[in-house]
Amino acid sequence: MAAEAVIPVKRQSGKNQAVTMRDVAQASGFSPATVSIVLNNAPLARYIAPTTKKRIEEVAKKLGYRPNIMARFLRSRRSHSVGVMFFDITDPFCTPVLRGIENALYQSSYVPIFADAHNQKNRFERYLEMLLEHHVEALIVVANWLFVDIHLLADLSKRNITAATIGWEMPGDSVSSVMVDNEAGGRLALEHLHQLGHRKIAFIRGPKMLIDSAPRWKGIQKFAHSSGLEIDPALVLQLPDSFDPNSGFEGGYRFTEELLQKKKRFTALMAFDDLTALGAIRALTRAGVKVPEHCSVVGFDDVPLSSLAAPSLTTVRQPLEAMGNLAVNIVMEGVNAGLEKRDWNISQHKMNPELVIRDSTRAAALTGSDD
Amino acid sequence: MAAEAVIPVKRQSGKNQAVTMRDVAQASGFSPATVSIVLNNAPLARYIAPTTKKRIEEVAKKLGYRPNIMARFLRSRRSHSVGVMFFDITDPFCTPVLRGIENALYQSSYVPIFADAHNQKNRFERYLEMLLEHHVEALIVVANWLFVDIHLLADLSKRNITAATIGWEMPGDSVSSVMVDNEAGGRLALEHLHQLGHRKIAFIRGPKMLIDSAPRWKGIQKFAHSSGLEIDPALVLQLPDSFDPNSGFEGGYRFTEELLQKKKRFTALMAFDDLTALGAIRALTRAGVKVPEHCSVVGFDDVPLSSLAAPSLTTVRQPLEAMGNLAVNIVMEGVNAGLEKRDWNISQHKMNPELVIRDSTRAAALTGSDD
DNA sequence: TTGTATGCGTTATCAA
DNA sequence: TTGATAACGCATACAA
Repeated sequence: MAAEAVIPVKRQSGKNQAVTMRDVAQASGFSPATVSIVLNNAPLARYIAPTTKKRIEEVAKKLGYRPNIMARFLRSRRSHSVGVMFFDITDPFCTPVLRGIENALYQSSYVPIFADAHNQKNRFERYLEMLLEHHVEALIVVANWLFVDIHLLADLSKRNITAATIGWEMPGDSVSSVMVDNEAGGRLALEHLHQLGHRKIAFIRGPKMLIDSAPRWKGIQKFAHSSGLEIDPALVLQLPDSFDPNSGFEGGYRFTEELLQKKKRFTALMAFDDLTALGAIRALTRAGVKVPEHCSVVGFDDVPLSSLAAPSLTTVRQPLEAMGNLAVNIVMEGVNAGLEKRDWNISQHKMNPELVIRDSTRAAALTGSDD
Repeated sequence: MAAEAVIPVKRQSGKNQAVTMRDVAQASGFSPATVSIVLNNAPLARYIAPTTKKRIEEVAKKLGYRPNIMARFLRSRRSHSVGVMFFDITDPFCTPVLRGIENALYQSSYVPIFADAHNQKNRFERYLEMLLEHHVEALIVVANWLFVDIHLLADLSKRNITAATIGWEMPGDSVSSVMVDNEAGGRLALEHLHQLGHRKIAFIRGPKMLIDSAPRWKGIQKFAHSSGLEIDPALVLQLPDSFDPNSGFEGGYRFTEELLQKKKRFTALMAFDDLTALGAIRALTRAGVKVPEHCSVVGFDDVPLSSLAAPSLTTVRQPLEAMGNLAVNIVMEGVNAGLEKRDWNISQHKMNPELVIRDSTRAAALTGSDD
């Protein structure tokens, strides 16, 4: 595998001669100080003659001057970069979040430094080190479970680095966070099944390790209680803890097989997340139970592949891109506050989920009518 | 949608007091120069007394000294960062590549600066600008089509920045590249169908815009020719050019509908890539044609969702992670060569694809036996 | 074997 | 309205 044909081609070499501010100063006939003031549009730029400004800007453009962020940092302490740490980019959950973060950062001319912890604590810490060395102005952590000690925090706030987490919140209230309202989401999903007339519903709960699991289940229980729906404990399973974000598929598959073996009838299945749901659908299909004809299935997250699945998946959407966006806004607020020596507020956000109805659910009245 | 509950919490403030090399010097009783030499293990470190070394290292660790990459850059011209530019991270193709790049970079203690062009030329150029401002030591571009002018190159090599592309190669031979051997891949897929006994095969070719399309088709034609397989032009369609990486699904769906309307029988369908294949499968299923019972379908790429699809997809795997890895090795070689003022070779690599047989294909002899 | 001095490209303070 | 100069943190040539 991956043997390869190499076609060596030609040689390279060259000189690295970036044009500096001094070059612009010399070429324009002004001093570096003036050039700096003009090009940064500093407060003092108010007092610079318009003709001077114009001249300097022209020369800068003609020479192709680019500010040297590194040198600038030495004085201004601004790196124009933000650390973006994923616990595992392999999780399909992450891509839209990354897109949201990247896009928001781009608007502010900030650059994301990408880090992926591969779910390993030591890798997380090493990356944290590297990000600090690169003097990121802020840190965004995308995770859905916890291995991070509180003390890492101390390090961050000591260095005045604003942080925000997505998909997970620090115990206590020491770091800003953005999460979906899991309880509302759980409720939404069950409500949908209930409205479709389903009464015998199986559940595959999330692993204890994940912070999402408990509130989602709480939303389910609350709705069940308020609507008089009975949850049969024999139809409730809980996924084991695992570090592999794609293990949900496998888990959904196995647990659904298990549910089927119990010979307890259910007309709908609510999975912890989309991958679990997909695994469940495969198990059902293999067992000759058609989705949604014989059994409805609902997921959670609305990861990109959910709309592509067969059947396409009814699910509870997390506004992933918007969450990435919001996290950036939060840390940028912190950055700006720091710059202006203001205090600012840490905040914990719960975004509203949204039910997306697709092909994997249908009315209970129709269930079984096809066979 | 996305209305939200905000829970403001408490306030923050703090002082940013990083410990510098001078601090270490003072605390250890040596000069900054000695400290620098020891901590960087510079050539002169050979002459430093072991006790001195030990003392300095201890103090550095105790104080939590972290080198300031920015300041270091000013002298050494090394930023320890690499620009990683994606044309569209939304393409499922990209995630494993990113993982491969990140992992290789991590081994070398380099940090990836992430950029996503959203398929827009101006965004690409703006990001290029930003990456240059951040003085990345190298650039990796992940793309499968071209909107980049050759002159951007000039800018890079003028600044002595090594570059490599993944999934696409510059016209001419001015930049290193890593691609899959598309021709071999096309051949592999068709060979598989042929071995299964399929003779009436439909094809959905890739858009002209994509560099992969032509060689894949060439591989198909060559195999067909050498094996005596006849390709019915009425069963060959070509996807239109599009900037949306996920449009393949839609295209696969529509074109398969079209193929079905022709009432020309085919027992297998070969799609340009996995997304196209998934779209095709949906169309077939909707039309009552079961996959693989009535029709086999094969894709290309082996993106992460292909194994999760229903049925799981037989496809030609690109070693995406390995490709990311290799690209890093290539640019690192360039970086090191630059450092040592050696010349180095630009190289163009073709990785071997691999057939992954899953549930969407089966022997033609069995085709149709289920209904 | 270790220390001093200098400069990398910017920005900010002060002076002119 | 603009210019000279110092300082940011580090690495190196040279001196000791």
